[in-house]
Amino acid sequence: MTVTVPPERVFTALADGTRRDLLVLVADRPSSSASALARALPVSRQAIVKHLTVLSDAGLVSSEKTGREMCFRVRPEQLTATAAWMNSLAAAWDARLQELKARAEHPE
Amino acid sequence: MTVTVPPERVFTALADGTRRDLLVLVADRPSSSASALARALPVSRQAIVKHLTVLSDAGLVSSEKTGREMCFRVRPEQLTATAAWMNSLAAAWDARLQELKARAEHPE
DNA sequence: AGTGACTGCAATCGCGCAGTTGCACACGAG
DNA sequence: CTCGTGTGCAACTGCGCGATTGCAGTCACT
Repeated sequence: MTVTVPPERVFTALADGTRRDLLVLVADRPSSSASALARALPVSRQAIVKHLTVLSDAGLVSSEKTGREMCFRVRPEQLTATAAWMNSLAAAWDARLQELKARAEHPE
Repeated sequence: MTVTVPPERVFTALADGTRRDLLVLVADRPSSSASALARALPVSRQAIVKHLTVLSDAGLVSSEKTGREMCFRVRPEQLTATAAWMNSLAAAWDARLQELKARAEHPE
């Protein structure tokens, strides 16, 4: 079930300020429609929809159709997955740096 | 020591593809100059410099002047710091979701 | 049935950013 | 000293993206 989204998607989604605000807003009020979110933010509804599409592609929110409305909910899993990816990358870099440092101090 | 850089900086830095490539390149070859990196990537030196500035603002690389050249090195700490930030945010959202779910099933 | 509200698609505009080019300066090597 | 190489600053361009507007479709509610 763990839909592995490329981390770049998550970064691009999280890079935009309006998207981060939107994400917090969705986290506060789950199952909120696009129009409802548009009323809470100083942007048009279409802008909200576009941002929600990006967030959905990044796996950060999930959309669910209840009746006539599209309800959105936050999805923390992708956040933790990307965090784990970052941690492993940082660990790899750190290991390489340590190795270089050791080699510099004790050359062969 | 933990230079707390706003997470948005890190996200914007990591969102660009060229910047990610550059980051990997710097991680591979520590203490590499801007011109050396420009030769390894299909972009001009100035573009590299701009990207390195962004990465430096995000705390992902550190610059050090050795003689005439500016040498760059990766800096994994900021990566782990941002990962921790993401984890805490995900935990907060998850807690809220759990609470809502519990309230829905056992409505007081 | 008719009205109001929410949605989706398409065209358009404006701005910010990636990337380039050119030039002046600094420093190391010959 | 001179030449080559690396750097920094500034202006310019092209394009992608955020945002808006307009229109048509659909569903709930009275």
